[in-house]
Amino acid sequence: MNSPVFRNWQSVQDEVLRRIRTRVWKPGDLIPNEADLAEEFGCARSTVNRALRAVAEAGLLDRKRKAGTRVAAQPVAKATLSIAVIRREVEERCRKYSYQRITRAECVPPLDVSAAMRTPAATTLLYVRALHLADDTPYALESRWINTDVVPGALQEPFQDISANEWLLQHAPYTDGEISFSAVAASTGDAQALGCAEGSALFAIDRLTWDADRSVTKVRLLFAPGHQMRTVL
Amino acid sequence: MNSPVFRNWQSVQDEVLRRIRTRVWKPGDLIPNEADLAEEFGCARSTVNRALRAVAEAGLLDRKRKAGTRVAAQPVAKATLSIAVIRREVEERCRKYSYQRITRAECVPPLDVSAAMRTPAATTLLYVRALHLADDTPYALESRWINTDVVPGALQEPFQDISANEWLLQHAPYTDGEISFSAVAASTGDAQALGCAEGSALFAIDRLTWDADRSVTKVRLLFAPGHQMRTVL
DNA sequence: CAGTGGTCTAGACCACAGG
DNA sequence: CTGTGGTCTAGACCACTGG
Repeated sequence: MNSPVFRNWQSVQDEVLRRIRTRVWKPGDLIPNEADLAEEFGCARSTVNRALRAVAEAGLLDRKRKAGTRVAAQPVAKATLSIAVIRREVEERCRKYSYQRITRAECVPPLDVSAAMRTPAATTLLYVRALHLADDTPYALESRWINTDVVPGALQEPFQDISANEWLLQHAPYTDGEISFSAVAASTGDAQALGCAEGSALFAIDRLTWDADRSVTKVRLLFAPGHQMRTVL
Repeated sequence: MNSPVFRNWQSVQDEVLRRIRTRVWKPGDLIPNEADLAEEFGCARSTVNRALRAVAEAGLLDRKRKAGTRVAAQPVAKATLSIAVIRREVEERCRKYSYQRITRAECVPPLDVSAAMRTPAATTLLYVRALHLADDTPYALESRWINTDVVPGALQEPFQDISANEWLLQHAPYTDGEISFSAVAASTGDAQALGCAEGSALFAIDRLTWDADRSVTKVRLLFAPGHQMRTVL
């Protein structure tokens, strides 16, 4: 064959991907170790390491010390969804963003909420319900519980003009979070707020964030019918 | 303060994350450059680089040559969803996996499908519809179009015992792919296959994969009501 | 035990983009 | 033009783990 020059980790990565795709290295195969590849490619081992690490992170290689590097038999596709502030999400689609607060109340949450947030059952939390609009049509309905022990500043904030979505990003740091995606049928109230039929299939994002071991906020975002989240593989 | 030792990139990363969380470095702030941080932390610049690169990939830092590194004002959360073969997904939840083919046909697809796959309108594709079960209850309904020009081997495969989901991973390499998540109402046929009420809110994954500029397959997975995809932030 | 990947270092050059 | 991050190198040591 020819002897192309691999001078940077991206070109090494491309070559590795090519060999996987074209089955030069078949699923399950053990591939040469880093030192041998470095010699073959005419570059330093750390360059090969960088390339292989990137491919492994993409799920196409399985690496183990001593055992070596294998082509993943059943690659696990990693779809990375970018979850921006809703305002930005709307504006990036070149639509006009607006916001309407629906409800703000300090009250004791349902048991499932206090359980998920690990707050004592009788603890009062701040509840905010609001609508995000794109070009003046409903885009997403936000229903949020805020732990005011952790974010006391939220008690002074009416959330009339700025969404809790944005306010919390600026004022409430968190260390961990869980997020889940699902499909739910619109309740009567959801349907009314979003201007859709009751029972419509809605895309839902549930997020629960923690600051160390204390819950910060729990939110459900319900998107108007037809909403999609897209990404490339 | 004290002068802790930062000997590896993970500990540097932890320190960086701590400074962001505790607002030592506030959103929008310019942080010191790599060389200065390396000196402060008592490690090599490449170690700092590795740490900052990781934090930037997580969306908490914005880096630009010459402009320096800034704390992201509105961090874009990156949720990475792992999409495994359905068999594995079921088995990892410790449930028994089984599979039933519903339909297999060679036919001309609807216009939206041929348009999305960029095949000539009259081209015949292979259609496979099948049900994935967990503990003998419907788990996901797979409806798939396969471009047999690109994957001729699929014509010899009945997909009676092995799902197209798995077969294609072994036999059809791809270079690119798009994936989208949405919520849809169950059609009559969907509801019958999944054993749920018509109009139920179903979580849907649509995937379209390409080998260079030729489409390989287009698939819609409809999950039984209540399905969630979860991940950590 | 020994081979593999994981990482660190010091130094170097370069590409990019702000001023 | 110049400061910044991006990357490469050669060499080294180490942690893990398979045999």
